[in-house]
Formats: sequence, C-alpha cells, structure tokens
Amino acid sequence: MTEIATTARNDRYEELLTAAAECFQSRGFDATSIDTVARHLGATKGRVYHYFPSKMDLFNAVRDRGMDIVFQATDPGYFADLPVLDRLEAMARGHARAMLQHHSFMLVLKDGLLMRRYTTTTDFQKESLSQHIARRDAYEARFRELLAMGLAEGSLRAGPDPAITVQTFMSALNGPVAWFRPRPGDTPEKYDAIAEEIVRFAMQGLRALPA
Amino acid sequence: MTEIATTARNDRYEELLTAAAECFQSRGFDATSIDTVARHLGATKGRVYHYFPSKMDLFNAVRDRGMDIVFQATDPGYFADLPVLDRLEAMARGHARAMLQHHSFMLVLKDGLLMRRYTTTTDFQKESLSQHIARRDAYEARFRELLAMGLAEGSLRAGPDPAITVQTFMSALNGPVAWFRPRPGDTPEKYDAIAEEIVRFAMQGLRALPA
DNA sequence: GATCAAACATACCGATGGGTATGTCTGTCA
DNA sequence: TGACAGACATACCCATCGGTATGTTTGATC
Repeated sequence: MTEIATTARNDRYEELLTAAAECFQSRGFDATSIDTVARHLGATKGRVYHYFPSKMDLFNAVRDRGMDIVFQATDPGYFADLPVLDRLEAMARGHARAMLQHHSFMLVLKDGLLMRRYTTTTDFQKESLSQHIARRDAYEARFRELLAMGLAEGSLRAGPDPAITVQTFMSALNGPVAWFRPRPGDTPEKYDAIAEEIVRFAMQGLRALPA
Repeated sequence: MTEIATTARNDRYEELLTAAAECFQSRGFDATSIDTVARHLGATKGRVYHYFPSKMDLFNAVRDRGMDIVFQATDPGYFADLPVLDRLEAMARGHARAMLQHHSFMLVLKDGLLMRRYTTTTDFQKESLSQHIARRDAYEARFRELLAMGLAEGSLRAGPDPAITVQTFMSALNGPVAWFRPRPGDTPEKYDAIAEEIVRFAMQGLRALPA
C-alpha cells in the first residue's frame, strides 16, 4: 500500500489503477486493450501512457496493489498477541473479507500469478514477476508457519504433507474469486456474513477433532 | 464422454483436443494462437482448421470435454446406493482425482466459465456458452442436493445460506487447478494421496460436529 | 492407372492492438 | 506576457493473428 498522499497527480493514478483493475478483471489481460481502459474513463491512450510506460507495467501495478491489499488485510491477525488458532482465524477472516471487498483487484491478483509469460517478456518484466512470486510465497509462508505451530501444540491437524492442507485451506478462502460477483445493493454486513461462513468452513477443516 | 471409437480419424481429433488443452492451459485463450497449437503437434494451421471450423469451436470442444470428465468422475458416487454422507464423499473424491489426473482439461474448464465474451460472440457461440453454464449448474446442483439431504437428516451442517457453503466446499475441491503442477515422475498413488487429503479437509468442513 | 476425396500445407488478406511521434491546451512562474 | 512543462489527444506504424483461398500429396476405389 505504501503512503498514499492525495495529490491531484496521485488521484489520477489511483483512478487509472482502479479502472484497469475492473477492465482486466472482466475481460482478462489479453482481451483488455489500452483503449478499453481509456474509454472506461472517457479518455484515450495518451492518458494511460502518460502514467504507465506499457500495458505490462499497468498490469503489474494492479497486481502489486492486490498483493498490498491482502498483506494489509492479514497483518493484524498475523502480528496479534493471541493463541495460534485465533491468529490464524483472524488472518483467514481478513483474507476472506478482502476477497469480497476488493474483488476486482483480487481477481487480477489471482490470474497475475497464473500468467505465463515465458514469451515476450523482457528481463525487467521477469524480474518483476519473480519478485511478485517471492511476495506470494512469503504470504503463504505465514499460513504455513501458523499451521506448523498449531500442529506442534496439538490444536490443529494436517495430512502427511501439510503443504497440501494449507493449499486447500487457502483455496477455500480464495473461493470468492471464482464464484462471487458484487451487486449494486451489497452491504458490508452481507460481506461479513459470507466471510464468516467461509472462515468457519475453512477453520473447521483444519481443527484437530477429538477421536 | 460419449462413445470414443478408435478410428484413425478419431485419433487425430483426440490428439488435437489434447494439444489444444495443453496450449490453452499454459497460455490462456487469447495468448494461444492457432499456429501455437499446430506447432505443438509439428503441423500447421491447415490441420487444425481441417477438424475445427474456428478457434472458438476448438476451445469449446476442450471445455465440453472437461465437463464430460467431471461428470464421469462423479457419476458413480452420485448414483450409488449409500448413505448421503458416503455418496458426497465419493463425489468429492472423484472430483478431486479428476482435477489432478486431467489437469489441463480442468484448467481450461475453469477459465472457460470465467470467459467474458459479450463482445465478438455470435448467437451460435452464445448458445454454446449458455448450454455449458446450464451443465455447470446441473453439476453443482447435485452437490447442493446431497448437502440438503444431509442437513435434513442432521449428518451435515451449513451456514445461513447453504449455497455459500457449497461454493466454499467446491472451491476446496477445485484447489488443484490453481496450485497443482503435474511432474514427470508422478504416480497414481501420489495423486490419490493428495486427493485424499483434499477430501478429508472438505468433508470435515461440512460435517455436523457434536457440541 | 485414372479419379477422387480426405488430409493436410502454403500463401495471403484484413482487422486489431501495442507502442510512438507529434500536436494542443492549460496553468504557472519569472 | 512570454517561456515552459505537465497532461493529455490525435495520427500513424507495424507486428500478430484469425480466417480463407488455393495448392499438393496420399490412399482407396473402380
């Protein structure tokens, strides 16, 4: 997230970023042309290229912002001074809510990771991608870390390969990316209710049960 | 799946379908050109267009095949003469295994549903898409149906909106689409082990627990 | 062995879209 | 008030790609 000053310049930048997120989210990367994003703002290519040197850089900016959002949403839980199980649940809740509230960015974030670009990628782009993957790994490592602690103290359980358990856990949390569509009349309460059920499901799948 | 006779003609068709699945899976729809698919087989466009009238039809064929696969994988469980909970678990197991074994087709199946094509789509294509969505709905309805039965008899539980619970359940099952990559040395046993942990996690999230 | 169709390959067309080069307008500052 | 830079719009270039039109080879059939 970094610092976001509300200069005029920054407002324009944010406006472009949001518009790009919506376009990439609804049409996908390739099907979204620079003109598409520009028209979405009632502008032309000139405006986009004034703020971003290339389409790829624009996409990367959206993707990185998505990553900023999930980190910010889960930081409180991760750093909380609470039992492991409560920390993990707080992270899950933050993650799930972010999936709903920042749906466009989260969709771009998701297929930004799936993006195969071994073709037509400059060294600079590859660098950007590998940095992003590193952040993703660091993010997932937090969940793995808490699971390991839970396993050690016996409050949580996992399969023979805990990595698979974590992946499945996070897949459940990421679910809204695939099936959720925001509606005009949506309220924060509705989002919280959905997030709550997702968290409950995911946490129950992880909990150690008495035999 | 329909009937698959092993005529030479059919072999060529299957070969193309598999190659297309791999290309679409790794590069996405737009980034995959007809030439890409052809080169993947050491051929040229002529061969592709000899079997498929358009790129869209090729993609639809792959997507529909993916749907065939998941239906076939879960039919035994759905129609089994067993307690609801066992039927659901069998379906989950079949689904998870299909995700691993037919990974390319499953990936295409997934973003075939996400594909937004309100632009550049003929009426015929829209018809094909809506039919596909209908099949998807019918598929998900089976899971919803079994969950409802489980709720009625008290063996399963769900949130205030069971639809969300089912979506989260299926998101966990679909997880491998996002995080799994097949490796050359993979064995069926390895796939089964992964599937087993996914099934365990998902089923535990759904089970009614004694207070 | 001439015919013919299936099964491709090759050459080409036209549109789309990323990127650039250049123009234009507006506010600011000396 | 004139110079200048930021913030765009407009016009243009060219590579890519879906699709088509036209070869060419191969096997079966009479």
